[in-house]
Amino acid sequence: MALKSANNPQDILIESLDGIYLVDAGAGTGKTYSIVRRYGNLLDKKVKPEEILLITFSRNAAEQMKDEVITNLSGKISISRLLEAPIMTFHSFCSKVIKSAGTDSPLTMGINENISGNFDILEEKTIERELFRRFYFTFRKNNSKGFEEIFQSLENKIDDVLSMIKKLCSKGIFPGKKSWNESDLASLTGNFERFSEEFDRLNAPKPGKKKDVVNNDISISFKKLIREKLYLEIDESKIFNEHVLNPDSKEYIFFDDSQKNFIEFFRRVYISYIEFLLKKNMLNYEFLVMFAYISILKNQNFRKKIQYRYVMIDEFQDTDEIQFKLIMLLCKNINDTANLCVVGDWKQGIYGFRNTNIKNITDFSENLTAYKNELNSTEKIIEYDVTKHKRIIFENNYRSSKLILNFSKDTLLIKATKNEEPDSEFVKKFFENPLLPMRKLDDMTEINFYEAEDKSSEYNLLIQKISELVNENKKYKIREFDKDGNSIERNVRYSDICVLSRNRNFCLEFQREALKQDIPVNYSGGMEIFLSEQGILVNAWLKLLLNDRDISGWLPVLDKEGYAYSEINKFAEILVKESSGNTLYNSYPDEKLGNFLNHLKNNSSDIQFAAGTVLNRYGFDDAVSIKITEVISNWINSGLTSLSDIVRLIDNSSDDEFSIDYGDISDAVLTQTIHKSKGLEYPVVIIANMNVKVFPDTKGEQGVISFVDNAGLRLKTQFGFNGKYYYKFSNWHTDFTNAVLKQKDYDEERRLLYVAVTRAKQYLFFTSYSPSIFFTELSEKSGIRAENDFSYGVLPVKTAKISEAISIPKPHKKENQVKLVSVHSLMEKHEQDIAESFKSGNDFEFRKSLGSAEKGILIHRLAQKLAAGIEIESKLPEVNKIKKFLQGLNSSKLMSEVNIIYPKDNEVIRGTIDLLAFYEDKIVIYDYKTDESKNNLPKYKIQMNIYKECLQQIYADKPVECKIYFLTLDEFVDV
DNA sequence: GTTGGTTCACTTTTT
DNA sequence: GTGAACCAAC
Repeated sequence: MALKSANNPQDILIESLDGIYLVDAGAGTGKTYSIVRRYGNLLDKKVKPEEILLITFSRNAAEQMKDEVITNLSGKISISRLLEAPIMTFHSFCSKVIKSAGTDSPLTMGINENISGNFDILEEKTIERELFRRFYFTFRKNNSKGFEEIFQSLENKIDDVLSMIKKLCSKGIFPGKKSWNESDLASLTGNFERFSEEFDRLNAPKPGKKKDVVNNDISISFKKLIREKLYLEIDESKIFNEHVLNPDSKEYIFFDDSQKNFIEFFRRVYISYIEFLLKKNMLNYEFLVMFAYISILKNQNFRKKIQYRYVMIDEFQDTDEIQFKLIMLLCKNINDTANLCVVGDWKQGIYGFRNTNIKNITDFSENLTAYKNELNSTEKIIEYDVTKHKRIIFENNYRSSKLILNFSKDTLLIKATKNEEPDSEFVKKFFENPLLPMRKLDDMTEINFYEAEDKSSEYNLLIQKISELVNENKKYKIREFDKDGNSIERNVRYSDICVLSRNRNFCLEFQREALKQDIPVNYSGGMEIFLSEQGILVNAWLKLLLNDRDISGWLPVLDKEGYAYSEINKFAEILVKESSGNTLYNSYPDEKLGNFLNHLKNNSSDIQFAAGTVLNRYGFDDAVSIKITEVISNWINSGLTSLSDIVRLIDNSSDDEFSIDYGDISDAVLTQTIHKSKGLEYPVVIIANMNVKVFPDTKGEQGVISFVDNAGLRLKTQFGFNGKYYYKFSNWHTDFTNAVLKQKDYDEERRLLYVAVTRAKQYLFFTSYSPSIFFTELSEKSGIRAENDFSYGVLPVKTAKISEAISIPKPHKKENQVKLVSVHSLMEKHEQDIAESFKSGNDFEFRKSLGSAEKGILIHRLAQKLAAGIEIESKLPEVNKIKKFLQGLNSSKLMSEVNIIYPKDNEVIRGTIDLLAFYEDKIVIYDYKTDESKNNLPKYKIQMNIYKECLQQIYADKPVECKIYFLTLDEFVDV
């Protein structure tokens, strides 16, 4: 460890106890160590442990911090007092706050509902989504008046509504019972002034162009939007002025009449959801922080009581806006100042998607002032002075070699796309010098780049490189340091190596490939457990338990049993025939499987038993299987007790990930995502999968609701009538406003790269098969050329049969399974051909005709009721036509909305037939269409022929006819 | 050089 | 559904 000196920033921090401090603690600079020593110094100064609040973000970090404090400081004060000291996570602190004084805090929002002391926290995403869905359907029923168009525009994007609620909450925007508060409403509405400034800046002609008036980027992107999307009521002549944009169109673009109603709608969903959860005695993590914040803010007595003399916050780059404000409320005013110490590293802020904000650190000073003003707007709540604070920078790095530290600075300064430039001024301002290496590793360090030919050779390359590292003991050595800085050298072990990737799938696939070649690899991180073989089989059997004629249950089961495709097909056909009403086949396809199903049925009330028995049957007992049973029993404990609940939940959450440690080989390479690796360190780091479209990730924002700074809260879609059809159009106000105000930035991708690189102590390698710009830029900037002919003989680990020790998960992608496709998706394939033929004519007409779906769905629903003999009053002319049509049918039997499942080629087709009429000598398929023209007839014929082909096989004894009824035209067409 | 069309690959995780 | 890369056409 470095010598104690007045110049060492660590020592400065440890001695600086009073006042506000922002500690910029880079990677590997001994942050935890310093915090513990500072804590010790406070105890030396006779500060009581209960007067020091120490907050971290994760449970692990909190536990570790408490352990360190107890281990190092128990000489100064009794262990029992340290055990009770407030050293905890942010959320457990909030939970404590609510339990002690926040139970009536909903009242301040106008909600007549207390939080009971023993509330539950919604920990699992899947369960919260399921609850929210249930809430939403009731909400929709009760609030259809005035919001019909919004519900139509949102369609079934229920998850988007939930994530926006959470986003607003973490930004400190809370709903009121009757209205938004003024400043929240302002940020939800947006800021026209700022829009206007940005618009003018972007609309200036590009310098250096030939012509006087030329297209600028913003007009190009507007034109592209118009070309590609379908907009309602947009007057292009108002916006475009030759090639640039008309500056007078700013108001026209920015102000959207429907926005006000949407913001009001959103307040209602938001507050109703809070009420819904409170009634169930539940809180999610966001509402937990919200209520803690509110109860401290609104209750002066309580606030005085809960404030601390000393507050220390770790991992400050992982806080969001509301957490920053809450922290300010927790500091006691002592002699006009607060004793607040926040420690973090903005360069490692990689949780933007979770609404954390690195500006909490980079704009620390401005935020302190702004939040103080905001909190004090009605009464004086923050009394201490926020203008005086010090910034302490930790620059001594106790982890990596000089080579790696110098290299790491480049990661923040490289381009992420061809035409993008990083903000080097910003980086210079907050990260002037590379960290100083405290470890002598210069004789044992290396950075290298490797390029493979394709995906599978990248896996092989990794495996070979790992083999080389472990076996070439002269070339690679690990140097370890003890507490006094003395070092020893030894050979590389598998467990010294970490393979990092931007995404999870690469890690899991790499693990599988490595295990095949007997190279030991463990994985730690999230996994879509219900898409694993284990998950798919459990889901399948549960489906069969619910309904033993369910084809989607039988497919994976028969596949696993080794049935040939043609045999599976045969059975599927039988089920199809049965689904049309006749039971043709009463037994199971396989006696063994039937017996097993009966075994499950005998215990069918016990879902956990069923899941466990299924996993047992196939001999699964690995981490994935354990997680599956754990998750299912969690669901059951949360009140989702029926089999159909569970089956639906698995279907809905198949792409939800659950955290697992996969593989427990003692000496093994670890593979994980970069996010997961934050806070850890390894002698050897291989950053793999540096491929285009993967890292940097270029995926844009998704979701139907957008909330962009200064643009406000807006809906991306708009339901309306274009003179001919009701249709869900894109909202051009939203698209255009966001095109001006929302800039895609890659800073977080660069920080992610920074995190990855700074994990490495001695050896750092990059691999890729389709090099991304990060890969090439880093290689170029560092002057290290990528090798593309690396090879090394793999030496398998002979001591253990690793591939048998743990079962290897099957590929995630369902490509090996029988595909289920809808008739409509088949039609879409043909649409491309039809689109070709429309190209010369009117493409717009073609697209518009696809959009009449809304009305069509309504009519189909009514038609189903009519066929079932239910009387309906309706003003729609189509309904009367259907009535008349049905009366004149004269058939012996009618079936409406007949679901068909039909195996064809390599796919299983699903679809719904509107109406089947049975006659003595024939069967007729009727399909209603609400089009106003017969333009789509070729497409519909494809659909009809599929139905016909399917039906003809089931009823081979009678001819099947097919008729399309164009309701609007009142015309029948034979197919 | 600019523009437009087509193709390609698809997230990260903690409380 | 989306942004970037690539390519062909002016």
